[in-house]
Amino acid sequence: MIKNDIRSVLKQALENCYQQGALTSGEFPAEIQLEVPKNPEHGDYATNLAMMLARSEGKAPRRIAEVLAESLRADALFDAVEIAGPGFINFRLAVGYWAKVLHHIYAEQEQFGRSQVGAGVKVQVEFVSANPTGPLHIGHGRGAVVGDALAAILAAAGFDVQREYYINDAGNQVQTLGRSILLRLRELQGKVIDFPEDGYQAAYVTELAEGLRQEQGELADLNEEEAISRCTRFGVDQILKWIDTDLKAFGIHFDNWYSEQSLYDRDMVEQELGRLKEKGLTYEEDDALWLRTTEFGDDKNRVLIKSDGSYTYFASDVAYHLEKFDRGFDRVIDVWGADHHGYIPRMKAMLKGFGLPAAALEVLLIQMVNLLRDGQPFVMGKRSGNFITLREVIDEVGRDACRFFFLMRRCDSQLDFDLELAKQNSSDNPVYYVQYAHARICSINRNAAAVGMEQPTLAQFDFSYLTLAEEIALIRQLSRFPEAIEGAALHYEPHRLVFYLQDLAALLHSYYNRHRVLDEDAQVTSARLYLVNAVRIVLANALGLLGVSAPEQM
RNA sequence: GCGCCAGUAGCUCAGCUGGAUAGAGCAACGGACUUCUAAUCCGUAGGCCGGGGGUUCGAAUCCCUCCUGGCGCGCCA
Repeated sequence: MIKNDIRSVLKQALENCYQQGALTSGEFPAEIQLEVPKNPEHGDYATNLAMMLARSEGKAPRRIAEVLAESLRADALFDAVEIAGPGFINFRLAVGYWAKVLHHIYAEQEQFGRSQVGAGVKVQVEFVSANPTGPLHIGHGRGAVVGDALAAILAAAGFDVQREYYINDAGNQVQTLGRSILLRLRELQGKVIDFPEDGYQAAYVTELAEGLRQEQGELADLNEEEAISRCTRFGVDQILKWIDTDLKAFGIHFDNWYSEQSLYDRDMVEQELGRLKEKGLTYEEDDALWLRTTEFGDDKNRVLIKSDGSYTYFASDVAYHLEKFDRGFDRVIDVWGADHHGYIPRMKAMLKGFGLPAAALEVLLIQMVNLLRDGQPFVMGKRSGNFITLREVIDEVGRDACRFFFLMRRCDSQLDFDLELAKQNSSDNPVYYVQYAHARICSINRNAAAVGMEQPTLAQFDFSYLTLAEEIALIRQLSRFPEAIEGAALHYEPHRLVFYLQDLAALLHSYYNRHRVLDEDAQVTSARLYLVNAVRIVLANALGLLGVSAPEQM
């Protein structure tokens, strides 16, 4: 990648300066910072290296920059090396470099943009993990898309990625579901029931009970506890099928579905808690077993086993997470709803107490989604069952728009999701803006083919016909795609790719409006076709990582 | 009361580990379709980056404090 090339050139220049005595401190910054200047007049890349060295060298930044620049100007990588502002060194890449970028894209095709920064690191992304007590709603959708896109981006950056869904199929919530189903079943049988307030009121519970009707005879023979257990199992299985179906409609698949109940079935909770005990991290008090999380940054200690002998939810979660590391993951990423943020300190404390590095667990908090229709908030009540399911939203606005909207914002800021806006086929809708750029290029290709113009090959491509500022700007943006993926991966920020895409699409539309690709001059046409098809490849690659389609025609 | 997240143009939001003149879309206003799809483009206007202090060559970004909004603070899951 170009940034690394520049870095090594800089490092070499610095070494030269030290050897020649032009600079004396002998200091090498841990990482040489390279940035893309906001103002294009400041070149393609810039470094603040001279400013960083100012203190140890005891010289003015601009003088240090001058010394470094002298050594850098000889390098063939650059057309220009300039000193500017308080001591920035600005680089303008040599023209020949841009031709190489295009060749590189053609050589790599759908692989272009991938890197190896994450090579050898095994990472798990756990996301959605919604309780199997009801259909997915809109909030789950955001977490689902963010987790899915992040996993794809991490994989593109070379990480070894696994997508996992944790099924909370043990404990009170699913018991309550089972009880609710049983009650509805009895109601269907004509019995008078007293439905509890903390039961699941929504209509789908009755739907599930309907599904059990054929077995009602059998169920009647069971005692209450066994009947509830049967209802629970049926309900959970059925709801998980719904969830899986909805996720598939959203283009999301998991490598692994991990059952909480299986932790108990395999005595994993007992075993993992035993390991915590051995490390002296637990103590007994008031007939309960506690974990000393306060010693590692939590504000209070946490109960693992209640005084009645049952495990807390935290206990199984501890076991679950410890087992993730047993499974060999170097890094574990959890995608949670922001309302669970209070849970992070105890989880991190537990891992820290266990001797795992703080960075081993990364929790991505997904902020709330405010559903709007024509600018008016859509109020949803959870218990009442008055909510919009994810499926309904996907069916209404479409998978592409839905995914794109969820990815448009940084995930730790709240998101306004306007159903009408997401549906509009207009300039208000950023999804189409990007997709249209792709479709336009495909359209140009069809027109080129219609007049017998062939797609240029590497051998036919003549870079000297690409002389316009807009053309160089496009290639510059293309060259930054690998950096965009790497940044999105290392910072766990899929939205960066959305912004990258919008910038690239904007450059393409602007170019399209100002200049014709299919020109009178065959040579010019050929070179431009080569360029726009490189753009097409990158648009498709980026959209692919986000799980949004790249249509050939709109 | 304590903690987490947020506060940037009228609205919705970017701003990468502190960098050069704070950006984009929408809305507003003015333009561009006999020309590869106008789902597009070009231009104008719009800002004490919530307030106040500090750190330094340099702060929207880091620290302190206050204000506002959202969400959490169970031997619930």
